[in-house]
Amino acid sequence: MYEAVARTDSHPTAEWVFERVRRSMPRVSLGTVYRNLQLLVAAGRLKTWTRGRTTRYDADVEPHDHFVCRSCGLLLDIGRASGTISSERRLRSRGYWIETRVLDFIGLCRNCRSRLKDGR
Amino acid sequence: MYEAVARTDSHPTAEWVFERVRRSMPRVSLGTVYRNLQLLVAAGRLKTWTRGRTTRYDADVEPHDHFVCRSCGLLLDIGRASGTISSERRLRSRGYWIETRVLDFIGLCRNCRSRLKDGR
DNA sequence: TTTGATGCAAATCATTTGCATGGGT
DNA sequence: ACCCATGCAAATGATTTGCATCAAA
Repeated sequence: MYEAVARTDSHPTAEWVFERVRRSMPRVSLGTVYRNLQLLVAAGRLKTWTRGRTTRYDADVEPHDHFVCRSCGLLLDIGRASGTISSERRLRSRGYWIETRVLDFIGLCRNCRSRLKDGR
Repeated sequence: MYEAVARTDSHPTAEWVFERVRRSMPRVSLGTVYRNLQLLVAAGRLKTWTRGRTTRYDADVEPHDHFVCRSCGLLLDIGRASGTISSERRLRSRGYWIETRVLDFIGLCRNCRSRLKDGR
């Protein structure tokens, strides 16, 4: 189950994992998939990424940011280059305790960009 | 309805707006609240912010980031100071077209931080 | 025999939708 | 008369849960 997520870079949804796992275990139920994904997250082996209604699972548990293509849904991991962002420093100095950040760039990937040459 | 969202800095949920609006219009339905919030978003007068199951509405439609307190749920607007983040430049140079970003800092606000002096 | 993991189906929860209605123009 | 915004209640979609059961220790 963990393998199913780790073996792809597509950041699959629970549904996708379900279909995938079903191939080798035709009797699994969706409930079990959800339960086990949850366990893996709690165990720190997976992370979730959420935008709007969709939750996707990521086997890369190191802190990192993402790029999302709003057309095809591509979700790309981006390493954390510069540790801090200026507004982060400002918040800390104002007494806020920052534990994580979520940074998503949203736009069009190369393919979709050229595919949709016109507006849109 | 727009007023209900604009008059507070709490970034209310649809449910909250419903309760609030109900005071002056006791017969409004939740459906109408959702419908009108949607219209306001489409008209560019409101923006939505989502994390997990909760969607909250924001009357500040200028691009800005957020700080979220994971304990009390405080959602704080943060102005966009430095326009670009280094990873953004890198993405652009690799051919990605970036239209927006979502940046949330997650942690504890001042109150919760001192209130939960111990671990947690 | 005890225990935990599972399938299954019903329950949640937030949000959306279809439809009949009632006011306003 | 005509339309559109509304109330209401049922539908949705993703996720969660309760419960009886099965398999392994």
